[in-house]
Amino acid sequence: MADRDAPKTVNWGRETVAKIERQVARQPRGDATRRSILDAAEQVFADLGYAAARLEDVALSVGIRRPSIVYYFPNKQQLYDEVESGIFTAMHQFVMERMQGAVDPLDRLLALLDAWLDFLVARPTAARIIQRLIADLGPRGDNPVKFSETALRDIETVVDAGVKAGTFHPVSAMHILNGVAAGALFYVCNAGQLGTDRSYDPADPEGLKQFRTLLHTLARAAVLAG
Amino acid sequence: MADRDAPKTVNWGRETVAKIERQVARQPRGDATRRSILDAAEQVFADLGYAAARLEDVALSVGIRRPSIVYYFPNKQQLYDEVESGIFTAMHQFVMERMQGAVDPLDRLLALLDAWLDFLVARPTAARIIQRLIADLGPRGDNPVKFSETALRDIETVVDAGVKAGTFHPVSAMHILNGVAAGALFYVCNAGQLGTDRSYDPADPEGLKQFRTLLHTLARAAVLAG
DNA sequence: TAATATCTACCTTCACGTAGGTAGATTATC
DNA sequence: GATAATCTACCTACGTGAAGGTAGATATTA
Repeated sequence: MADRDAPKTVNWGRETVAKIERQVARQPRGDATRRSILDAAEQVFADLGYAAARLEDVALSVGIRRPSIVYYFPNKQQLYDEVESGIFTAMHQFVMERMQGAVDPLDRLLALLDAWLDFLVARPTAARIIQRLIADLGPRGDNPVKFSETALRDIETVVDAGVKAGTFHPVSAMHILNGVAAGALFYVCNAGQLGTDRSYDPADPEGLKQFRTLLHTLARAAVLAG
Repeated sequence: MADRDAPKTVNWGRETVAKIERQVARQPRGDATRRSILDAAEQVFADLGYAAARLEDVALSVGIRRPSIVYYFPNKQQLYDEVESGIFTAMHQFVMERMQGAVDPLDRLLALLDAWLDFLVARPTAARIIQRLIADLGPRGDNPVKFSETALRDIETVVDAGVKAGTFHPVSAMHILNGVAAGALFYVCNAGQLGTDRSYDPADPEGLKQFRTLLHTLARAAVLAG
């Protein structure tokens, strides 16, 4: 037992060091593969969820063998964590860019909602991963960053400012998140859920425009009325 | 090979017949166990999702051994299917009861939303299972009934009637589902998602009342305005 | 020729499904 | 109303396959 654990620990140590070094100075070819793995993984995790997702599928989709994934990501959990945090940061950054320039609280809120909607429509895999995330009880693995927390912070800065300025009726950011922002997620996730006759393409300009208008109406009603 | 398959088939045949008979006239003790298994399974499936859920956990929670579950449910999938369809029918029935008496389209819509909210608050495991369901692409297993389809039908009867009567602005039931009804689900699922400081109890009367008011406001805005 | 990148082959674990057994309750038979 | 036959509601033990992880060999590129 002990003589089998010992070399393992040493190997792990070496491997970890090697990987950390690689993260600092990586070669272009490997970098592209790494990105491909992340993209493929996002698709698979979105389709099946963490537990049902198989690394085999990810590898197949990239066009490599499964153990090659381990070369870039020590294990399934860390691959998932990186997919997830990649989504968070991309979404947050996208929101920040979209809110640039808007100063009026309502304009800022609508810009925020538009940004979410557009982001999720353009990246439906992200929508489904977030959807699953919200069904979970706590954070997955050792990744302490939760989506709703990040999202709530973004919305809070906007809503609280509006309330403080007197433009908005006193309303909690949490309620806006649950009542209004949730709609953007559902709009994307539900697209294929209805029977084939009722299915719709969330990216279809006409439908998207309609739903955006509704979201705006809801947002206005939420912050301007009681 | 053949001499081993033959008795197996016969045994399966007998067992299947016995199970069908049992469904007609089941013993009280077994009935209680069956219910316990369904309840425990709903909890586990809600917490972990289908793939990560282990029958071992379900059995442990009931206080029996895993193979005893197979005595009542032929396999994991069918156990899940029964949990899921149980939720659908209970929710649908609850909605129908709550809408009894209401005749005005808006009253009926608000009663529907209230019913959803109350049902999900009282049964958060159902909320999380539905939440996961919506993240999936198609239906799970061979169960062709999808939640969103059932839910949409309920909402369609109400919304379409209101539109036809001229009480409602022309609006698609799907948009009401995505924009407004989604809020009830999020309200329940998001309760434990925010940091410990921001977590809330969805069943807390004060918070629930506030959120219900918001939902009503949103519903009104959606169907009365554009 | 050294590092980077990818492979083949193997090990281990884990969870489902299946076979077969048994104590106690229930029903049939004398 | 005793006893034999059967059924119910569990159990233990095992087989099996799938998936993740690991070791070490091999190809590629600078």
